[in-house]
Amino acid sequence: MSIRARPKRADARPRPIACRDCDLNELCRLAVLIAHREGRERPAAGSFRMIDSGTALFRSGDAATSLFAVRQGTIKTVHLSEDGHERITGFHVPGEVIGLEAFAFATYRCEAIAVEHSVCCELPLPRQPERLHVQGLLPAMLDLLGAAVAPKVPLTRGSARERVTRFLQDHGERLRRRGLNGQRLRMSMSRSDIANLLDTRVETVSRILQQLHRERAIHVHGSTIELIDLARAEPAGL
Amino acid sequence: MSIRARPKRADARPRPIACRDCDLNELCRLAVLIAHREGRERPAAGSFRMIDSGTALFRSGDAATSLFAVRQGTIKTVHLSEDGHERITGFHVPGEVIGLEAFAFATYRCEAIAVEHSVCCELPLPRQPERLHVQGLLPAMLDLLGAAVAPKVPLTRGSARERVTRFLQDHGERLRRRGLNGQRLRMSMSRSDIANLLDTRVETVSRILQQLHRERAIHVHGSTIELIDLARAEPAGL
DNA sequence: CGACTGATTGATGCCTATCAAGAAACGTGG
DNA sequence: CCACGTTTCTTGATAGGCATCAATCAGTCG
Repeated sequence: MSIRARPKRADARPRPIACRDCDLNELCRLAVLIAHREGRERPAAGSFRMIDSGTALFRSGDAATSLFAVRQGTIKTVHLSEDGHERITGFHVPGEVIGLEAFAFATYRCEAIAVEHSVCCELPLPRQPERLHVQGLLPAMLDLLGAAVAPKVPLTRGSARERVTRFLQDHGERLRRRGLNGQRLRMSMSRSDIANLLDTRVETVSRILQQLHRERAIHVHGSTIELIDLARAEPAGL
Repeated sequence: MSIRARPKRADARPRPIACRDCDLNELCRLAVLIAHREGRERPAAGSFRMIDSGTALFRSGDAATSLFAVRQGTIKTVHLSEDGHERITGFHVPGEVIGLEAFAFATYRCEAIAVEHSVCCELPLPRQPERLHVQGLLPAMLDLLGAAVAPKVPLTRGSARERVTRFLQDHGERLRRRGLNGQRLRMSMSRSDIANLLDTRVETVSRILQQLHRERAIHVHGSTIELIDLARAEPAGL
């Protein structure tokens, strides 16, 4: 059987999102204005970083001086445990912010690695937190941080099937929130990366995707997954 | 066999910790000073809340206007999913702060329920975030939030045995950090609460605790668990 | 003391990890 | 453009871990 008439990988190209849909938008906008007004040496924001697939935006232990917003592509954050194991803690799509731990620590606490060719916006943080207030960035900053600490159910709960469906739903939802296509997902990360995130195995992820495909809940097309009707996959998960 | 010569539950009494060991200390201290200086109507901090076992400090949907620091006892945070399931996201010991989502949302996003008779300190947040700066609370606030967003491996990864051992280690570690006894743990929460947190079943938690007990890695004494040598339980977990 | 709740222990079956192999996609070089 | 090696994904067979059902035991409270 060949349900996988896989199209060429190159057909799918990540697109940048509009600044209006970015979590950093408010902060970024203000920071640019201020930098301009004060005639600063380096722009406080707006500097882009291109990251090739597989390379790091920052690594655990790097000096944490900036926040980053994904503008294009996909960034995975990886936690390195003491025993050397790499645990993926999330995939970040355009509009999402990473590196928030910079507020409390001098160094980043995880690796940020591009899953495909990506572009990020860098927002350098002032060394003195007081400057945040001077610059009027405070409310936006607290929104960003407060939203990040809101308790949410980890993707590593429930059966493997529940994890996969929740992951697909969550991923689509987050893309949709940024004005991107949340139905037809370009899965730029590998199956083993997904398995790592969900704390399961490649084989299991593959099997469940095919299973959902057969049930017409999704449509797997190689690295592209179309969400048809995930709701019908739910009942079995209960 | 009876390895459980369970002592009376009442023997173990939760003790309050010193303010010096509390995560809210810096904020709280400043807030009290300021309230006093300005001769405020209600104290901006220092008000205690007694919570009986099983009752809520706040509920999902309540107006989120304050942070809370656990001063005595144990508070569990529970996330209510759409399908009505209750997922415990953490147990909070004296010195830890809950309700941080108040920074970004008008209402709390989880339930905070006392697992035993507990006491919390309430720190009302100013309605205007700008006041945080005026009051000099900003650096402490950013520390608190930044530390909370640092990526960490969830307790729901790995085998059931790994989860239980990591939970015990983590719990002991957090108590120790507050100057409390991190070796002899009073487990005030039920086994089923632990199972819920670790996304497993009561029977499994019980079996693994007994297993670790037989291996002399811990010493289970009813609701009291003594950590002997968890390191010897690790190798099997790899 | 007796009902009730929480914890422990046992027996059984399902889910998923593991091992193994085949199929498809990708990159490279001819 | 095709051959070839490498990587990624898929599919199958098997074993083991954990959920489930069920029963016993201990502790609590009326």
